[in-house]
Amino acid sequence: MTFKKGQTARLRSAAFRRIRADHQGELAGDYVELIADLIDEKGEARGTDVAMRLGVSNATVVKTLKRLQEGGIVAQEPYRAIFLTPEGWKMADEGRRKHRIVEGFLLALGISAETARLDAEGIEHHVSAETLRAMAKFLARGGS
Amino acid sequence: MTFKKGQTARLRSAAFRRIRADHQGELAGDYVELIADLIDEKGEARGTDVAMRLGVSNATVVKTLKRLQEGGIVAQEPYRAIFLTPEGWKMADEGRRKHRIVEGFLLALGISAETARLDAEGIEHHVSAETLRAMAKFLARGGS
DNA sequence: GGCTAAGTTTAGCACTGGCTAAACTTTATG
DNA sequence: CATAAAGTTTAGCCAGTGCTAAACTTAGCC
Repeated sequence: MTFKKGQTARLRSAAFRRIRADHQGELAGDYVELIADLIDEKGEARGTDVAMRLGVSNATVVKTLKRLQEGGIVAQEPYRAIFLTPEGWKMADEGRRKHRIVEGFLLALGISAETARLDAEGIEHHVSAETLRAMAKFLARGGS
Repeated sequence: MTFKKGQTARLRSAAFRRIRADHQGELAGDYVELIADLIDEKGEARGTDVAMRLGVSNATVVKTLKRLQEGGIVAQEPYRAIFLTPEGWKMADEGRRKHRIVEGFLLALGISAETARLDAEGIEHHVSAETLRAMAKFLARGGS
C-alpha cells in the first residue's frame, strides 16, 4: 500500500485508508492474542488449536504463521509448538487489554454477553486510542 | 472445516467467521454509501470521485464496480456515471443509518468530531443489530 | 522396534483488492 | 471541427487469505 503523496492527499480518503491499514494488522492481532491465550491456558499453542479456534484450515495457519515469523512476531520450529517473541507478547497484551475494555464497555451498555463477545472481536481493531479512553472512563464511572 | 472437538472451539470460531464475513460486505457497503452520497451531493457519481474519496486508483474502482454490477447492486454503462439499483439504494440507506447512529453515539460519548468520523467508518460494519439498538437508545436518552 | 494415528507442512489453485502503464472515449477549447 | 485534456477502461502484475489433497514427521501403542 504505497501511496506516494502529493496532490493525492485527500482528506476524505483518510478514514478508508486507515481502515485498510487496520485490516492488515487485524489478522496478526487475532493470531497473536489467540496464541497468547492458548499458551496461558494449556502451556503451549499448537497449529491445530489455532486453526480450530479461528475456524480456518491448518494450511492457512501454517502460511500465515510464516508471514508472522518473518515479521518477528512469532517463532516456531517445524513440527513444534508456536511461541511469541517479546514483540509478539507486547502486541498480544495490548490487544487483550483493548479487547477487555471494548467487551466490558458493551456489557456496561446492556448488550448480552454473547453479542458483546462477538461484537468486541470485530470492533476492537477499529477503535482509536481516544475512543478507547472514553470507553474506559465510561466503564470506570460505572456505565452512566 | 469439521471441528467437533467441543463447543468452546465452535463458539470462539464463530466470532472470527463473522468478522471475515463482515469484511466481505464491508467494501461493497463503502462503495455503495459513497456512491449514494455523491449522487445526493452532485447529482451523479463518477469513477474518479469514488477513487479519490476512497483513496484508491481508478483501475481498482473499475474492477470493484464490475463485481458489484454482477451482484446487482450498481449499474453502469461504459464511460458513464454510476447508478445504484433499488437493491443498492436499500443497502446504502441501511449503511448510512448505521453510520449516523454509530457516529452520533461516539460524539455523545465525548469523542472529538474528527475521531468519531474516522472510528465510525471502521466500527460501523462490525456492529450487530443488538448493539446498534443499544447505541440508539443511549442516544435517545441523551447520552447517559 | 515398527505401525498407525494424529499433527504438520507443501503444493497448487481461486479469489479479492491493490497497483502502474497504456489504450481508448468523451469533453472542452481554440 | 480538430485536437488536447480529462476521464475511463484494459492488461498485466503482486500480495494476502482462504481452500483441498498429498506428503511428511512425530508420538503412542502393541
